Amino acid sequence: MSATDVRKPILTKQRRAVFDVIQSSVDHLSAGEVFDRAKETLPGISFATVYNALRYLKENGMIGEVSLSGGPARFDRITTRHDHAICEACGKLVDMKLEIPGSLLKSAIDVSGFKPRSFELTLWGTCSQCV
Amino acid sequence: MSATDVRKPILTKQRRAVFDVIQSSVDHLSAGEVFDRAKETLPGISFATVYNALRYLKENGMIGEVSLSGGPARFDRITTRHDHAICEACGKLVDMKLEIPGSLLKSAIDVSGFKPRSFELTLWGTCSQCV
DNA sequence: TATTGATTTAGAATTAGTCTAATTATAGAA
DNA sequence: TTCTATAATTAGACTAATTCTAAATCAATA
Ligand SMILES: [Mn+2]
Ligand SMILES: [Mn+2]
Ligand SMILES: [Zn+2]
Ligand SMILES: [Zn+2]
Repeated sequence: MSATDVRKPILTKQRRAVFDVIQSSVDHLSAGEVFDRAKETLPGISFATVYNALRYLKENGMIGEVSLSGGPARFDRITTRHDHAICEACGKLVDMKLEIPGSLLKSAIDVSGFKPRSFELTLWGTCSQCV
Repeated sequence: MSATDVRKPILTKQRRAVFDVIQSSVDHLSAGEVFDRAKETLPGISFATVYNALRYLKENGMIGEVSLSGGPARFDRITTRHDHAICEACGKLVDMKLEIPGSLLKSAIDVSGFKPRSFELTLWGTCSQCV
């Protein structure tokens, strides 16, 4: 995918089902959870297709992915820049939309020498239910 | 581990070897890489022991762990708060010590309602070698 | 030295994710 | 519409990462 690539993603009924599952959940679902829910509308869908669809949708910017230690990747209905808080006791993942100061981002770019694509602040701690 | 737990970690020779491997590398090594290097000083060490040691050292705050999508967990010799930049082309992981404004952290705590333990800014993009 | 609990070990098991090859669906050409 | 080419889907094998199990070993101390 180059920066000039403007092809519209092809949504087969399987990809649509996977996309709908992710869009309709507030949670950040794992591939297995997506598979279980996609089967409700498309009983014949295969595990491989769910993985294929997740990769395709991600490559086309239609879903996000968040990886956390000690568990499978989770997929995100929100594709705009945002942040996460992770409860180390129960695994809860909370979305946050923080205002990251431009000076902080600039500092990260300067220090790393990277061309930035995205950035995120992650907070690890304990959620209110787990105190 | 409670907040009042002050037991000193027990370092067997296997745990010491694993710890030394991580301390002596600037890179963020995977468990497999740690295993290979630990075998150089302790040829009989087992894979299970490396994993056990990594968990133990992490639980005792002697090493850090960073998980990234599409690859094994990587271990970090730096245990003080710091940030990472990840090259999406070659996988390079760069340490950064950024000054996160207190107001940003406060905002994250307020929005999430979490009791914070740690936090990190992650920058995804392209490193200078990969332009 | 004997006891005992912790640690290590080899290898089996599990989990997450990818790959393969055959089948099916779809879009465009004839 | 029918044919053909290409892409997508499928089942299941495969791989990689990590955890588990149970026996053996080690280390502290009674
Ligand atoms: Mn999110
Ligand atoms: Mn680091
Ligand atoms: Zn929690
Ligand atoms: Zn790179």
